[in-house]
Amino acid sequence: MVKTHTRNGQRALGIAEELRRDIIRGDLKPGRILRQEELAQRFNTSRSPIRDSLRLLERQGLVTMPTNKGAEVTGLNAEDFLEISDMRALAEPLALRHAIPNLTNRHLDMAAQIQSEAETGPIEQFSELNKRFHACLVAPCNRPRLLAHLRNLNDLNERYLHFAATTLDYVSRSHQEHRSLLDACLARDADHAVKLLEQHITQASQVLLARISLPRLRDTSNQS
Amino acid sequence: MVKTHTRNGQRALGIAEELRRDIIRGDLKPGRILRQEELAQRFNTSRSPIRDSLRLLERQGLVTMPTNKGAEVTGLNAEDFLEISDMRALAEPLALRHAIPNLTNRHLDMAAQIQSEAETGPIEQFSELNKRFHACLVAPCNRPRLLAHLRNLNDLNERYLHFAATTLDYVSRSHQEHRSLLDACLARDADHAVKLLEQHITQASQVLLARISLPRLRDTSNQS
DNA sequence: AAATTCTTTATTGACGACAATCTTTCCAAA
DNA sequence: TTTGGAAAGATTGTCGTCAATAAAGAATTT
Repeated sequence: MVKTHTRNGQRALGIAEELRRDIIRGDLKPGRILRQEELAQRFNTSRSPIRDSLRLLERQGLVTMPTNKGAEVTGLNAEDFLEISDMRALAEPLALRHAIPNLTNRHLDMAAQIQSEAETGPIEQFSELNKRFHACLVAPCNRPRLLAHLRNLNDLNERYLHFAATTLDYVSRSHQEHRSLLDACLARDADHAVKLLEQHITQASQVLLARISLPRLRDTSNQS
Repeated sequence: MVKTHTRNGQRALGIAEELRRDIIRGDLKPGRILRQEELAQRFNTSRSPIRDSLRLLERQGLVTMPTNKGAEVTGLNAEDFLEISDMRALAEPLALRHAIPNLTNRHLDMAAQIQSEAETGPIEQFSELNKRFHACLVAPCNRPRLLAHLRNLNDLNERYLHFAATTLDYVSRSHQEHRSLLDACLARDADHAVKLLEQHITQASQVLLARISLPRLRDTSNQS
């Protein structure tokens, strides 16, 4: 829609960012086929940067790119959500454990502010603010590969949250758990914080799993 | 060197595979700058498939691609190895736990055969056979994202092993632990197998860490 | 002589065009 | 009517070229 950066050099990054948001928000539904030419038109560019940005999305698992067949937006299903949750439940506590010694007040203030926004703001923003809250706490863990892995997982998780949790009372429960987690971090109680975080993730997956199982999650229309 | 597939269609995959091997084996040393034109010449192709294959390698963390500055082979260092080992120590037991119920005798026979090859074959093949052994055990876990994640980690781990463990008595210890792990899998003792695997990974990281710390791991020559 | 600026060179990012591949449509035969 | 195959259309993969950017070297000034 809006050209994010007119500046040359690495246009693909901006394009991928916008497409990612569209997929996470559900504007681009699962099963939707993305034509390179169509996207090139939308972003006022040629197919080269489009190809690059699609590769980035493929790397995140948001689209698949079969040879000669166009990019398809990945489907949503319960097994996938469970898999992502299991991986988060392992990786995020590990990151938090290494982050806590480096957590400054600035980090915690920012996390608290994000959490306040999430509690008072409109529910449409919940999934994104939830992601930023989690990202903020693990940011200073000093493990670049682990952080990149978590960014991936939390992007995918945000997509499921946006789909499944926008009207759910799960939200208030999440707020409480975030507050408890913040308290433990403020006290620099690593063991407790890690434990809370792990429970927070696994319980969320159990609660949301049922909601994700039933509805039709595939879009067969492919309307442009 | 040798054109892997002359057949058209997705040349980038074959190219990336060969470059990956070169990096893991150490033929392309850390810090080496890969010029697109140079690679295009080597593989008798244009720069387009080269760009695609470099993106694949970037996705695996084997090269970095700063804008307008060429692709650089990622460096080796102790912190990175520790990070990878920590992630493996979490993810691989999880995969094994889900794989064990689906482990057929065919899987276990193959794992045993790979292990035999590793014990009798030349030490140059140790790191690769080690990777294949681990991959074989977790293969039927039915978690595509987790498996892709582990493929990444085990490729990176293979690179460090190839660098650090080819002359080490660590190898014989690894063989013993692999045998114990195989026994536990044969008995379908999930708890025990998972525990053995986790110890196997964490202990390996501790043993190898010292060896990786000291030597100069960067190549400043950049000779073509 | 050292440092700074300017010029030259080399390399990547992007573009438009062509060939290979896949999908769809249409027609004929059973 | 259904099935099979061939032709037409659409889409991607790849290529050669041009502009933008970074690196290297030369010239100038202090």
